[in-house]
Amino acid sequence: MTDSIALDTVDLHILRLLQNDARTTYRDLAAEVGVAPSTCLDRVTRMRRTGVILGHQLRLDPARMGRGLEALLSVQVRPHRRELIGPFVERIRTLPESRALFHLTGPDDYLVHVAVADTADLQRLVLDEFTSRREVARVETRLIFQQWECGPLLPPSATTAGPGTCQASEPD
Amino acid sequence: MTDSIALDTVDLHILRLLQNDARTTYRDLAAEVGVAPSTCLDRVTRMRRTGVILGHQLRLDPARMGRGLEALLSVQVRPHRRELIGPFVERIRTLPESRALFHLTGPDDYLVHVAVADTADLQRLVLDEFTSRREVARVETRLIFQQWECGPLLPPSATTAGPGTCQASEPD
DNA sequence: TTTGAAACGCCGTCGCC
DNA sequence: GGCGACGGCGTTTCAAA
Repeated sequence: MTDSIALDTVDLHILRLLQNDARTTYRDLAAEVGVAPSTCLDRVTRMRRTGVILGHQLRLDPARMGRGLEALLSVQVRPHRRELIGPFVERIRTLPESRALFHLTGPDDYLVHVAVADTADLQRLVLDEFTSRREVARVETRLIFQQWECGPLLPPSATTAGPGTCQASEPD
Repeated sequence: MTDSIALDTVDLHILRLLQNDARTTYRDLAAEVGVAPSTCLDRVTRMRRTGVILGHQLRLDPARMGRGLEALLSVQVRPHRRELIGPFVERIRTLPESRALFHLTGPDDYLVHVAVADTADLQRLVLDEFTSRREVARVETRLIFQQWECGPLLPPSATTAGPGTCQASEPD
């Protein structure tokens, strides 16, 4: 189900360009990659159908929206049983403050990335939505000073051998 | 510089729709929101210029690209001085395995979200790129069982009072 | 499977309200 | 500031190779 898909040089080149700017036109993609625009459309459509491309997302600035403070909350849920964590996950997911939620190995079961207005807002969130819940045994709050998005996501160089070569041929 | 921008009902409605699918056409946005397409274009252009909208990003499935294992690495850097953390951050940012990097409060200075092929690949990454660095005092590795993207990012309800109302009027 | 070209539909400026 | 229309362009289809 989650098998890795064979991606050739053209696919990877397109992915790298689209990760720089997802609004790049097929016409510009084609000029850059060296194929016809219709071919680019074909490749992108295929990668959407095979699940490599999940979707196009808008990147917003939380600070410009009145959420100038971000934090990571490590949450220990006890007892860690399905009938408790189901509602917990669903509740946390739908909070307007939540940006991402991870279920992790280790002593802290969940990590929640939240964006709030200020420290008072953060305190309210932690008290009202986390520590007040019976199944939440412990919450550890860490503020985010700074964060970086990292380079384009590409397959490992030597992996995914198969019908297509899976490494980039031309650096930027 | 990072003042929150006044966003009215139309802006927020557009943002919610674009966060579902960033490729929604202005024509479809207009039909949904109840204004003219040119008005939608106007609003989006303004939000791009004011920095609310940072850009359009492609969402990919790491598993389909041969990176079926994700992990969070908590890294303690000692001594925590600018001349050491600058190159460290730059190196980690440009690793093909890195997806995101956070500078945090608390005993662990950095959190790195990585995507790798398997546990052997993860071990290689930790040994070669983290514990082998002189300034890295400690690395704690936690695997990601599951992760969730959360709802659309919107301003806090009561905050950002001003010329425009900043709360959503119509639920989906 | 890629391509070139043609038809369609969207974008984005503009003048007007 | 929002609206409607028009010109230009990007997208998408399709038949051929």
